[in-house]
Amino acid sequence: MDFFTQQESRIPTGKVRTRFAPSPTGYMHVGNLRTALYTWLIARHANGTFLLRIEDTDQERLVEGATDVIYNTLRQCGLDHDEGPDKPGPVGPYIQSERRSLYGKYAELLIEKGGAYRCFCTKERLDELHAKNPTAKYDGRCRHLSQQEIDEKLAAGVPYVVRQKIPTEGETTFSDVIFGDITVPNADLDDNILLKSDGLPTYNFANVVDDHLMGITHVVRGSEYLSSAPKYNLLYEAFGWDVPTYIHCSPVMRDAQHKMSKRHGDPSFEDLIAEGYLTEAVINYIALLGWSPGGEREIFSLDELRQIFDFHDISKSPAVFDKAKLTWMNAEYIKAMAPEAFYELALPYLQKAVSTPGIDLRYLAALLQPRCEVLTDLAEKVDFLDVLPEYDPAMYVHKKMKTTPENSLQALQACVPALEAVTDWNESNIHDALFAVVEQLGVKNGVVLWPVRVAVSGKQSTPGGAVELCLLLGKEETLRRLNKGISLLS
RNA sequence: GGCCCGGUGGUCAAGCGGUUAAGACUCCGCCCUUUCACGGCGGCAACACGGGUUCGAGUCCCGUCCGGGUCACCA
Repeated sequence: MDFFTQQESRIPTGKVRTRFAPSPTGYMHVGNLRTALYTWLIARHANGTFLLRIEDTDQERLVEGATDVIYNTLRQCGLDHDEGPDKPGPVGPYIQSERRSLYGKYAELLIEKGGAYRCFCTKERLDELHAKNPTAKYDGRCRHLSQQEIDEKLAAGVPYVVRQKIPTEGETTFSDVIFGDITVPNADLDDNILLKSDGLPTYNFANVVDDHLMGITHVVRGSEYLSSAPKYNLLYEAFGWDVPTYIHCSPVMRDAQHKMSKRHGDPSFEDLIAEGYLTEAVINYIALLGWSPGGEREIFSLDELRQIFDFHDISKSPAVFDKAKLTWMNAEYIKAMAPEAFYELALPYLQKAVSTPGIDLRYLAALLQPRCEVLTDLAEKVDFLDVLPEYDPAMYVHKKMKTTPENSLQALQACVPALEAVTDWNESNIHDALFAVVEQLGVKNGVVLWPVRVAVSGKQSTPGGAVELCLLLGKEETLRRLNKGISLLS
C-alpha cells in the first residue's frame, strides 16, 4: 500500500463529521464561538462526530497559551469534541504544524496530477509586481517552466512555493447550503500559493487536505471565505476527491458596517464572562444571532438547541450584536435559576461588595435575584449596606408617595420609638411596627415606608422595601440611620 | 476598481405569490407594588428605491442605490 492509499484508508465514512478549526489567537471572538457552536450543533444533532483542529501554520502569529483559551472556552460552553490534539483519533495529528510532511506530499501529488506547479519567483519579484498593480493576479511566469528548468533550479536549491494551477478557461460552480450555487469564470481566479517556501501550507491548501483526510462532511466557516470557495472545488476536483457540504456563515457585526473586533474594543467571549454574563445566556444569545428555529420561543438550553438545530435555517445576512438583548436574556437566566444556585453565583460578588458583618447574604441574594441583569451590577446595588451614602434630603419628596420633608420627618420620628420597641428583629415584627405607625399617623403606607427606605439606604432604588432593608441592616444600624435622617430633615 | 454576497421596525427575527406583515429586545404609557425592579396590559416603529412578470409581489425577474466580503508565502 502506498503512502496515499494508506492515508485514505484511515478516513472514517458514513457519519456526519464536523470540525472547529480555529487558529490560536489568544482569545475567543464572539463570531468564532458562534461558528464553533453551529459546527458542534450540526454534529451532535446528527449524532455525528465533532473534532477540533488547530490551525497554526502561520509561524509568525503564534501566541503562547493560545490553545488553552480554545480548550477552556469549548469546555466551559459544553462544546465537547470527540477528537483533537488532546483526544487522539484515527486521523491525527490534529495540529497543523505537526502535519507538515503531509502537505508536502499532497502538494507533490497535486503537481503530478496537473493541479499545481512549482513557482520559483522571489518574494521581491512578487512584491514588485504587487507594487505595480496591487489587485493583479500572479503573472504566471513559472507556470510553463520546462522540466529541465525546474530540475536545474531544484538541483541548485532555489527556494520555491507551490501554486494552484487554475484552468484558463471555463467556469467553476460551487454550492453552499446558505448561499446557494455560485458560478465564477476561471479566468477570475488566481494561481494562489498552496505551499509556502517554508514547506508549510497556506490556509487554503491545508483546509482542503485536512478536511478530506479527516473525513469532514460539513464545512462550517465564515463567509469571508466565500470568494475562495471555487478554488477549493477545483482542488478537490484535481485530487479526485468528493466535495464536502459547505455552510458559510455571515459575520457577527458591531454595527451595520463593522465586524465585531477586539481591536475596536468589542468584547470577546471571555470579556463577556468577566462582565458578569452567564455562559448559558451567551450561548443562547449567539445561537439566535443569525439563526432562528422559527416560532416565538427564544430561551433554549444547549441540549434543546442540539435537538432542534437545522443548519438550513442559518441566515445569509450579517447580524448586529446587541448587548441590550443579551443583557435581557442574561436576566432571564438569572431569574430562572434556583435561589440556592443564584446565591452561590452571587456570593463572591456580594462578599467583595459587603464587608459589614452580620448581613444575611443569603437573604440579600434572594432580594437581588429578580433585580439583577448582570452579575457585575450587584456591587452598585448593595453599596449602601456598608456605608450610608451622602444623600440629598430632596429625596424624601416623592410625589406619588405624597411625601414632603415635613411628613417625612414626622414619620421618621414616629418610627424610631416604634422600632426601638421591637425586641425580636424579624421581618414580621418590623412590618407590624411600621404599619402600626401608619395607622397611628393615619396616613398612606408610602408616607411612612418611603422615608424609612430613604433614611436607611440613601437611595431611591433598593433591593427591597423598607422592611427588608431594616431587617438586613439590623436594629442598631437601622435606628442610627433613621436618626441621621431626622437630623437631616430638622 | 474587478469579482462575489447581502438589504423586513433602532437591533434580532418570522414570512417561501393572497397575512390586519408574527414575535423578542429597546423606548413610551397604564396597572400591580411601600420605591426601583419583577409581573401584567397597551403603544410607537419595517418590507431600500424604480421598473417589470402576475388577477395579485416583502416573497419571482431586471436595474439603481446602500452595505459587506475578497483580490497576501494571513487565516
